[in-house]
Amino acid sequence: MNKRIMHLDMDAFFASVEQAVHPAYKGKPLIVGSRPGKYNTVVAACSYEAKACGVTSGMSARQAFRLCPEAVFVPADSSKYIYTSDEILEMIRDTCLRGERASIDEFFLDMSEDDPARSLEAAMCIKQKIHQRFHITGSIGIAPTRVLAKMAAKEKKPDGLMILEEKDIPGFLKDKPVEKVPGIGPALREQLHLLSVFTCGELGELSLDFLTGKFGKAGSWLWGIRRCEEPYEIKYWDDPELPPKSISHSYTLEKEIRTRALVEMWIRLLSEMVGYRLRKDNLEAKGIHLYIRDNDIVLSRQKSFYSSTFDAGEIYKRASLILDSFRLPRFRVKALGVCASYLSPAECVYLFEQDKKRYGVISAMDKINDRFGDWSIFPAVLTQEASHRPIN
DNA sequence: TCTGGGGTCCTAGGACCC
DNA sequence: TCTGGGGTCCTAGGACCC
Repeated sequence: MNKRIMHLDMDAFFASVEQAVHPAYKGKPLIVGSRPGKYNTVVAACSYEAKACGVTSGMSARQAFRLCPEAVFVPADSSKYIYTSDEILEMIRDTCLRGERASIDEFFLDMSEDDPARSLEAAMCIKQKIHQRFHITGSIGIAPTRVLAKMAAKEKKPDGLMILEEKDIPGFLKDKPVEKVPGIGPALREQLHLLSVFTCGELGELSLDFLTGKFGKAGSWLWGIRRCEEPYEIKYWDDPELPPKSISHSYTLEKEIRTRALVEMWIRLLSEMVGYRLRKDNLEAKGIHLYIRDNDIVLSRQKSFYSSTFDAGEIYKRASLILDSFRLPRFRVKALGVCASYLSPAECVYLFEQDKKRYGVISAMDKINDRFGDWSIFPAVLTQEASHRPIN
């Protein structure tokens, strides 16, 4: 039996929340930037008034202002969006037993147990409740798979509702460009175009053997789109959330830095941020990944170590070892990032007495930062960076 | 004038062991 | 001393998502 999956996709989420909180922005083109400052940033979200000028998310803010000079700019304020997302989750989780939050502004609900009429009623009820509570809108798609439900929700944005019955699917997909399928990005699109496959209708004509021969695992996924085959079960709301697989922080600098000392200080700062997040989540990491970019090249290397750690000083030491292994002839760094991977629950095993003392200091610093705000206290080595540290 | 930040998953190739 | 095959782990890097 086919499933019935509902996808709730909030419309221009960050921008809509800002417009709801600041009514003065309503009806105006609004750009939410990924970080403060109009430049050297990209559009995290924009209102439908800005979209009308051609602004899209992911675009550089500079380009957005060329297209829409009158737009209002606000930096993203993630706490507001997380709060709203959490509240929406609470509102919808009674609708059915199985459901998942797919991202901050997207939810999947498995409505297979309900008949179509009840699913429609539930969808309308969810839209209405969200609008009443937050004065923002979401679009809903209902279809036999997640990918089709997502496409259905996109189809009628904003404030839309679309139900795709199995009989409607060939017609819905027939002329749809392949890149409209979530999961088909620029690389897959290009490869499909080389095979003269431009629409989902054309894609649906290809055999499973042909597609797996060309694309491997991705081939069987492509084949399953039109056939409503998706080897995935929506989890129960109450299933425990999976721990993250990696925690990273990266930063693009306003100006290139050209000395090893400065590069190291930035790595130290990013290591502090990663360590703090690890400790907050009660995790420790065995793998450290460092990446560095100048205007021409990206260097990226990952290494796994014998022991796990959540100590920023240790993360920094390990990242520095990787930096050494790059054997850079010169330092010209425009962006850099530190990532912790191979995560496991923190065990806090102290081999030496000085480790115990050190972890006591770290824990005290975390408590101060928790209470008085992030970065109320930080290692002295970072004083130079603290004045222009990245703000999330 | 390009291109921020935080993630996940997949694949390919090399090293190593049996 | 040379050779084959299979399995697993690690690392680099690509692709994609919001």
